[in-house]
Amino acid sequence: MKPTVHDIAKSAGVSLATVDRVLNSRPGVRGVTRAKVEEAIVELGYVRDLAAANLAKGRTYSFIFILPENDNSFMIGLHEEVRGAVARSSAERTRIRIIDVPPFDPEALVAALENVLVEKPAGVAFIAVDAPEVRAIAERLREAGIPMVTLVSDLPDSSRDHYAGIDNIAAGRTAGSLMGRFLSGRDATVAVLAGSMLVRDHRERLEGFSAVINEHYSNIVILPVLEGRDDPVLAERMVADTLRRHPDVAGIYSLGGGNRGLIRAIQKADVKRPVVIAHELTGSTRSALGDGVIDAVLNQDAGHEVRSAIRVLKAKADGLPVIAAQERIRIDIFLKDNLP
Amino acid sequence: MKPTVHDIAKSAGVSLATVDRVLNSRPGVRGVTRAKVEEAIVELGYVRDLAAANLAKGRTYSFIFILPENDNSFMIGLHEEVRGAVARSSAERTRIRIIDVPPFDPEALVAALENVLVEKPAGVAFIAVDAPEVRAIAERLREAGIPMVTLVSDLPDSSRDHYAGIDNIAAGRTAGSLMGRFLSGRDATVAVLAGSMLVRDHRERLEGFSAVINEHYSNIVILPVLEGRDDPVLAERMVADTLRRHPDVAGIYSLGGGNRGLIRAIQKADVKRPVVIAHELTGSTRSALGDGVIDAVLNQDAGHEVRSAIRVLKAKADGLPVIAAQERIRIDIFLKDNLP
DNA sequence: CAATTTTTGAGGTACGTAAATCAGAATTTC
DNA sequence: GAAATTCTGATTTACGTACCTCAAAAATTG
Repeated sequence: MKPTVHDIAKSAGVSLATVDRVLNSRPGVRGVTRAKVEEAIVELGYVRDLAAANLAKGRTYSFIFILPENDNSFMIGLHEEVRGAVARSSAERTRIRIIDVPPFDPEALVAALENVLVEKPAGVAFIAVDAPEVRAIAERLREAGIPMVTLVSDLPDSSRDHYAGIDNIAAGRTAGSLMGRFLSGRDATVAVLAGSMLVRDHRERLEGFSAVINEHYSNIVILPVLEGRDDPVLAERMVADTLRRHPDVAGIYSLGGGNRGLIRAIQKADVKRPVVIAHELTGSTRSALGDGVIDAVLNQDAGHEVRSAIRVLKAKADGLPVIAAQERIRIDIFLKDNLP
Repeated sequence: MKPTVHDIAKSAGVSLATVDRVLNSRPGVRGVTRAKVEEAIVELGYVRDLAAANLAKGRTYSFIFILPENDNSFMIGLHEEVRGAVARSSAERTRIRIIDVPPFDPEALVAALENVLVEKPAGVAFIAVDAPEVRAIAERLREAGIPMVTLVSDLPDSSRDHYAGIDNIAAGRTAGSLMGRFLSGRDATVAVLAGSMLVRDHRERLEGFSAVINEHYSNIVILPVLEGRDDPVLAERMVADTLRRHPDVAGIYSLGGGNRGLIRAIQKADVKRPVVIAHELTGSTRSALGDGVIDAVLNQDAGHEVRSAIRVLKAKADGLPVIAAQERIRIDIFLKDNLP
């Protein structure tokens, strides 16, 4: 039978009240007595029954998710997943509030986080914008003891407790590796379509991609990066333009958004189909995979990221350890033949 | 505020006892009254507080995991993961017992399941052996109302509630697709190393692999399957033999165990390195990936499978729905450049 | 309509913990 | 050594549900 507070009280020869004081680090216990109780806790291997504790406290974890009001498929999907979690949250003693902010806007994010500082929720998750002022407010949140998880885009070397997202350097390396293999040793020119080099995840993907190409596939030349601002129209124009000027382009790595434009540009262009590797499995990339326009899609599962963020926030709020292996977000690789 | 049983009683104009009778389908409630209560439940959107209910019941979920006493790395890892879950289980109101059985032995599995039928745990997970007698006992377990999850290897068209494992046909297709791309259109001969064609997952992987090769890569010839019985020594001999007799082998798909033998055979052979795709990320496949002996590893995460199985068993035991997207076990694709 | 059966209400205890009060004991301070 | 202060114990209530008992009310039966 699992030991309870009563067993500890008996074993330590103290009253229930004292055990409670020790357990919840309330004042009014002498050092010796505290030691006695702590010894009994270790001795009996007591672990607090969280369910009972939460019941007694009438506790509900209240979390805040700060999400950019982005209109690309991935962010829409992410929103959806968070809303799904909100719907399930009442059953899990959790209340999740969503705050929408303009995308790529450090000030807006900081303002939202200031707000969090006032509300003092049990935890906060946000998609980091890599800026010093964001780091600063993160530090203040940490001082206030509010658990923090970055989602999708990280804020390294900051006070965040956890990052729920993929390793973008590894993703870029994987893309590079696949590109190299798919092009199978031929001399080739490869174009890279990004959203913006101001965004950390895009920078990191490019970094990983370039590293692998330079290390292992010196026969491949990477053209200057096209910054399509995740905009399908702009992306289409840029890709079409590139294909016109470099009809020998044998591969395209699309590491950001705007894939609809990319796909259209390739379909319209009068060239041999290049090897195309893109990110995020959406309706358009999925059908492009099926049609053979895209050869591989690297994906991060927004649902996993959201659920992982919530699990981690809960654990942090309870001071519990996190199962690292469970929370590592994977880079899914989809080919035509393993679409789910 | 979340509605409680008290709110329902008040709203339906009945006593707490009656609400309790309805909720726990105890006898002694007239149809009209029951309807009134049920209406109030829907109206207020009442959901039973599982934590409080379990506390009141003093309930602990007791699950049984039936695992084969296999000595390959994957099964050893799986065992480890289950033991990890056992260690954490006390904190989660869960008690997990492991029953070891000889591998690939339908009778032993049936005997273990008979035992389960007697013990009546809250759920059981097992690695299916695809045999009629296993289906029969599964049916009896279902009749006894014991939730059942198959792990790693499925028992399709049976009474199991859920399968916690990868889609092996899709895995085979993925391997076929990668093989085709990596061989990049050349005429080529490919060897396949399996454990045993008697095991369902191996059959399915081969099926998927062959299908993609035949559909899309008609320039590739697949040699007759080598059945290495997941034994490194036997596998090494068979692969070495094949490489001697077919020096033109350009690719090898290893869809089962015995990869240590495969790796040794390739390293010793005096041929051009073939494209090698293998399953399960273990110490040896990992270093072979690093050394360039293996080109891609398809992996299923045993930890995910075990945790998913437990989550599903818990949900089934509570009659709760399962988040399908969360429980889909992914096929991880590892290349040299995205090793975790 | 009386006797019987079924349904319902009222109330309590329990699960394991949190949090509070109040009285009494031990310790410290002057 | 008395007063003030700090600890500690005993006890209670609460969280939301389960499960039990006993009595009262209602419905059904003859």
